[in-house]
Order: sequence, then structure tokens, then C-alpha cells
Amino acid sequence: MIELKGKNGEAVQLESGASGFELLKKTGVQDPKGIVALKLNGKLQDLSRPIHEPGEFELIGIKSPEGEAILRHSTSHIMADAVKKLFPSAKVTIGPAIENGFYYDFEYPPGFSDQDLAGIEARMKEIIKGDHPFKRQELSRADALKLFQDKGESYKVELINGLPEGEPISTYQHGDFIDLCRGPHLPSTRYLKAYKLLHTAGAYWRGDERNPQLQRIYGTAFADQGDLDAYLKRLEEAKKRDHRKLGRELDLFSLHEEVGPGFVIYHPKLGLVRAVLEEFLKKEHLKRGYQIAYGPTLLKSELWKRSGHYDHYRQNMYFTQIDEDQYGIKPMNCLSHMLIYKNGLRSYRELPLRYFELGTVHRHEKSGVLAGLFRVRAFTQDDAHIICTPDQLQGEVLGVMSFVLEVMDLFGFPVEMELSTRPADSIGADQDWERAISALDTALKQSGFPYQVNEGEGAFYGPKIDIKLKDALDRKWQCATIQCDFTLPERFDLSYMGKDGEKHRPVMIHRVVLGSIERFLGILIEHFAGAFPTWLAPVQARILPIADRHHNYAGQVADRLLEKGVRVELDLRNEKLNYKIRQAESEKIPFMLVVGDQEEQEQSVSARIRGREDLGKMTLEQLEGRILAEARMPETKSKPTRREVP
RNA sequence: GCCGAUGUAGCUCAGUCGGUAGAGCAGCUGAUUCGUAAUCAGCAGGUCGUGGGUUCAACUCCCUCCGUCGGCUCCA
Repeated sequence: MIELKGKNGEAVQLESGASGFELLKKTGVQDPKGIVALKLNGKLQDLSRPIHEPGEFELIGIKSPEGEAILRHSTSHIMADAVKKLFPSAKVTIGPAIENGFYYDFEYPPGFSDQDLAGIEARMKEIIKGDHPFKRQELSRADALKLFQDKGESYKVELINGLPEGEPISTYQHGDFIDLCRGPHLPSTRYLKAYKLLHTAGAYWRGDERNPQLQRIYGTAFADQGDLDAYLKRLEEAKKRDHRKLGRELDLFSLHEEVGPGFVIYHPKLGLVRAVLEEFLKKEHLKRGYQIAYGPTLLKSELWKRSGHYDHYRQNMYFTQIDEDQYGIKPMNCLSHMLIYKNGLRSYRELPLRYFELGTVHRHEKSGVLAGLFRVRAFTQDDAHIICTPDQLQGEVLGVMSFVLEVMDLFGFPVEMELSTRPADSIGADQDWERAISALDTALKQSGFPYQVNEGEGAFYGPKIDIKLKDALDRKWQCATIQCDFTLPERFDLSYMGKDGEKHRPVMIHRVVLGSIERFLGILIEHFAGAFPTWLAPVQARILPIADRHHNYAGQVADRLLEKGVRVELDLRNEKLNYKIRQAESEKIPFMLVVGDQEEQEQSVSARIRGREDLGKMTLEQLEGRILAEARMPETKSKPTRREVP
């Protein structure tokens, strides 16, 4: 007999070698069918596996994150089974659970189309009905190789050969379908109640574009139909908020085949939002001791060679010729800022110098990655380069982090942080990289924020902290980034006079807060579903007179608000109030101000707020107070920085 | 760039078996002067993404290219 302890301290006596099912019975859990696996001493395993060791156990419910992952992984096996039955020439590769679902990659040169999905789903249904248990088997490397070689599953053979010595090799079988797999899995196919295949896609074997392209099928599965429906509804909701759709409907921006892919045309409404956002950014940067700079779009290729961009970033750059010289169109804003710094002798007393530029950059992105405002070929960054002494580096990184957090907080976005280290294609000395990484790492630790490390994902000139925000639909977006750079100061021979009267090398931080204005606007559009907060709304109030005889008074109300800087529009069209309201609502205008006989007599308005009901009548003073409170540009809590003559 | 899908009026979408296009909304004109999500009537609007091919005849079938969408790789 062995003793197992549950999470809540309950002890269960079990015969050594008994299965998880027996353990399940002994715990007397309410809904045994809702338990899909077991965690034994921290390791997940199938319910069917025998238990030999005492220790701690945890029952994994189908609705828990781990349970859902198991459910989805098993669903991918069942789908692979169905695909092999319908398309016997398809070769299986890998099929993991992912966030919100799963996929399975097949080598199947004819490719699957979305029409095939219904057939595959139907076949899956039959397999599920068969109530086949998932059976685990461990086998020797030689047996495993033979098994999959005989089946002609060359990708599985490659995977087995890649497994480290000593790692147990296991297969899972349900019905007559066997797959190389670590597990664990559902007890049987019947546990799968709610699933849906979503779409097909191409994907490279092992994610490398030099490898053959496989056919991927994405799907998802949930514990019950309700959860699946809720998820599908969320996808629908996301579709409704798609900034490309709203961009058209709200007349915000457009992209044109005749202009070129990835080049955004701002319509006046989004132009206004952008202008307000940029004003906000300028204020916040000035407040924090940044100085505004501007550089040209074209710089001679010689300069890009010096910076390393020509050798390491050329495939993303555009070049052009002027007279005898080749010029590069800037993909980053740093070079001009380097030249500002170099324009004179610098003293340690001047540092840190923080150059801020709303700089428009052009990058040659692959055609397949372009998407609305999210991924474009020309975009404007709220970019800055901080040049400081090595001693100041840590503090500056922390300063940028708190800047980003304050701004994200103001918009109401939660954030996540990531640290990216040295990539394969990079420049600079090892020791500089180490110093830079440790500077960022220390700053992160000091901030107390949890973070994840992405090995080899840094920029070619230095490591970076990426800050990702989460929007209203819980989707993550890369916006802010803080990059540490020792090599550009080296390449441009930047220096400053130290206290000791010697020349020293400064370090540099590249950083953006919102990142790309285009991307950030796209995120805002989706986050707010097009209903911008009043301070950003292109039109803040619209005045809706009931009949022609109220036009004069409507004009007076408009003038009064206009004088206070409110963005007001008059709807003097010969239409019924209902029509005007409907239109103002669909244009997401925050304040709708109805004026008729009563209002004119009382010198008031009847206000309606977007998405809500009638607020009732209010005097013009009340109205002004209310609108101005919402229309004022918000500010982060940081106090302005003093400036001294160095 | 690669895999798959897709492209008809400003927008959303019909268009059968191949016989050169239709609706709603938006627009314009007129009537209506109206109290919290669409007043009525009339008019106008399209080189069916591009170029080529098959055919007596192509929005429809085939090929090319371009754009877009979903992914892969990449990324702010």
C-alpha cells in the first residue's frame, strides 16, 4: 500500500500499481467524468497509468488550463486519425495544443481546403462515438523507429532521431491510430464533447522557411458546448471590432492598390486622432526632459554602412540614387540623433541627453505579413535615443519603464514584459552584450515586474526589453521596446569629457513608448470598438436641432462650445431626430445634444451620451462642465523635469 | 517570400447550366418640419481587380499578374 496526499491535505491509501481511475474512485470526487488526468508529484500523467510511488497528487479537471490543453491535444490526435482515414497519403508531423486550441501539421502536397474541414469533422465524430481509450505504450528507440519507418511516417522518424538518449519514447493509440507522443491524453475519445475545426494554413516544418511547407489545420476544443460557443462568439466580436472594418465604416483611413501595399492614407477623422495623440506624446516627453528633434528621410548609404544597418538590415531597407550617390530611406531614426550628439564636444554635465522624434520610417516587410494598420511598410514611431554615461544606464532604463507603464495605465492597458538576448546575426563585442543584457536584466528585477526571457530575439545592435499590452479582448500586442546599445556609440565614435578630464564612451538606449503610431491607433480602434474616449474622439459633440426654426439657437450652442475648444458639429439636415441620433450613434460621437423649442426657451440642451440613454435637460453651464471634463487631454502623474544649463 | 482562400456600384451582398449585370444602404432631386437608433417618392450609379486564352458568345471556364483575407517566417 502507498499513501497519496491531495491538494487539500486529504490522504488516500492505494495499492501500489493501481491506476489513476482507482485513485479517482477513492477520492469520491463529485464528477469523475470531469477529471481527465492526474498530476503526481508535479508530473502530469494519464488516469490509466499505474501508480507506484507515494506522494502528492492533484486531479486535473477538464476545465482547468492543463485539462483544456490535454483535451485539445487529444483532439488533435483524433483529427489526425480522421485526416489519415480520409487522405491516406498525408504524412503526420506534429500536433500540439496551443493557446485557445490546437493544430496538426501534415505533409500533403495537394493541400486541404476549408471545404475539407466539414468532412474531417464528420469523420472525427465517428471516431469519438467509438469511445476508444487512449493507450500509452513505451518502447525502445529501435522499436519506435521500426514502427514509424514501416508506416512511412518519415517526419516521426526524424523526431525520434532527435530525441535525447535516455528519454522514454512513448506512443499513444486510440482505435487503430498510433502517434508518437509524450502525452498525457484523455481517458477515451468519448470525453471530447465540443470541438470545431477553424481553418487551414501553410506552415514550414520546424518553423524554418528553408524546410518543406506543410499543411496545417487549426481547430479548438472545449469542455462543453457552452464554452465553445462563448469562444466562437468572442471571435465574432473580434471580427466586428476589426480596425480594417471600422476604419472603412467610420471613415478613418484607407489603403490603396494604386498607392502600394502597406502605405496608409489617413482620412481627416483618424488624422485628428493622430494629431491629438502626437500632441499628448510631445507634452509627456518634454515633461520628462526629452528634446524634440527631426531628421531627414534619406541619408547616404555610407552612413548606413557605418552604422551596420547596411550589412545587417539591408533586406528591410529601400535605396535610391541622387546624382552620383546612393541613399537609404531610413528604417530607424537613430542616425540623425547620433549626428546631433556628435556636432560638438560633450561634457558629462550634459548627460543624459534624450532626443525625441516622431519619425516616419520605411521598412520593406514581406508582402504576406502586411495587415491593416498593424503591419505596414511606412510608419511613424514615437522614437527616442537616450545617450548617457554607463553609470546612468540603469536609471534611464527604469525611467523609460515607468514612462511606459504610466502611459499604458492612462489608456487602461495591462502589460507584460519580455527580455530578448543576442541574436545570431549581430554586431558588437561579447562583453558589451553582457553588460547591456545585465543592465536590462537588473532594471527588470529592480522594477519587480515578472518577465519572460526570449533567447536570441534581440536587435542586431543590442538586447531589448519588449513591453506587450493586452487589449479589451485579452489579445497581446507588441508596442513599447527598450533597446540597449553599446555598438553605435562605438561605430560613430561618440564621446564625452568626464570629470577626470578624459574622453569616455557614452552608451545609448533606443526606445519607443507606443511603438508605431499606426499600430497603436489600430489597437485603440479595436480596444474601444471605434468609440474613442472623448479626448481623442474626432468629433466630441454633435448638435441635433429638431426643426429648422431651432438652427439659430443650435448655432449659438455650437459657438459657445467651439470657443472652449470642443470639437462640435451641427446636424442641420432636414431629417427626423431619430435619424440624426442613429447616425451620430453609429459614428460613435460621445455627446449628442438635442435642441428644440423647450431648450431654446430655457437656454439648455437635452444631452444624450453615446451608447447610453437620454441624460435629460441641462443648462449650458452644466453641459460645458461635463464636456470639458471629458474632453481635456489627460496627463500622466509624473512631474515635469527641471532643466539646468550644463 | 511561401501555403490556402478570395476580388461584382462608395459600402454590404445576389447573379442558376457560359447568352455582356441586380438589391439594400450611402449619393442626388423633390415632398415632409418631425423630441432620443432609419419619413416617403423619384433619379443616377458598374471596363464584374489586371492582362491573356478557350468559345459564335465569358462576371461565369483556363492561365498570368496585382490586391486583400487566414496562417508560416519576420516584426514597431
